[in-house]
Amino acid sequence: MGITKIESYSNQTLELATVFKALGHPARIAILEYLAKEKKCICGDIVTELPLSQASVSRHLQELKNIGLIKGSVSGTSVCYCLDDQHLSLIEQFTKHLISQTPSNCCS
Amino acid sequence: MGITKIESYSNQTLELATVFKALGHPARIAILEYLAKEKKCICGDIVTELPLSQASVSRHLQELKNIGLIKGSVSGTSVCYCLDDQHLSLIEQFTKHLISQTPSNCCS
DNA sequence: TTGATTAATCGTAATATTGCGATATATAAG
DNA sequence: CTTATATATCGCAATATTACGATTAATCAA
Repeated sequence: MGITKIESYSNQTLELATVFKALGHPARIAILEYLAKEKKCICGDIVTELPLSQASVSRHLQELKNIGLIKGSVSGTSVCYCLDDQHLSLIEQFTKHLISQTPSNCCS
Repeated sequence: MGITKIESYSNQTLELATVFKALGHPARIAILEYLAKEKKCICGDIVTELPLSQASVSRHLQELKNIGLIKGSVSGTSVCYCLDDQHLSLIEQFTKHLISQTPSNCCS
């Protein structure tokens, strides 16, 4: 890459971009969809569910966790993951805002 | 990268990931925020607004346009861009769904 | 036609992401 | 202690993204 001038953007812009970026991979979307489907917290079943190695799944899980899209708690030898909506309302509000500001008869 | 097994994911998952990915960069978020702020369609002012070269801005604009987050129309020597909410409701629904499925007392 | 303006594209270099096997860590069972 | 199970991390290789200067293409004005 060149140099991303992070300091030039507002914190809100950076936070949004970070969360969106974390959502920008099909494996991570699939993980979130799976966690949404299984009401109870599921752990290593995700590895079985996805077409990826255990190592790769673990990396995706860590990424989602670091950003605050999922939570994980250890119980015995396994780890229980579930959704964490910490940043989701931010995204919902952002998209809502964009939709409300979209002109209907412009650049058509 | 290794090999992303695109064919293993559903079309919906892939579409979501693609749109999120396009939103996963502060420059592109800033572009969308700017277009939301300026009701009228603005063109190369975006270059002035962002801490990036004209070439880089153009690339970001193309990316947003390809995915359907903005529209652009040529008028004279300049190009007029504006928001296109084609995929935004998909994102809003997805995040809404995740929020509704997030357990409140899990992995805490 | 010539020159100015605007935006897209090319080519290249720097950096980030992704995936996997191998390994490390941690808990539980025997 | 030893073994089995579950998960995280390391190290590497392959690939993707990003940025920029330079160039191209297109339109407008004179």
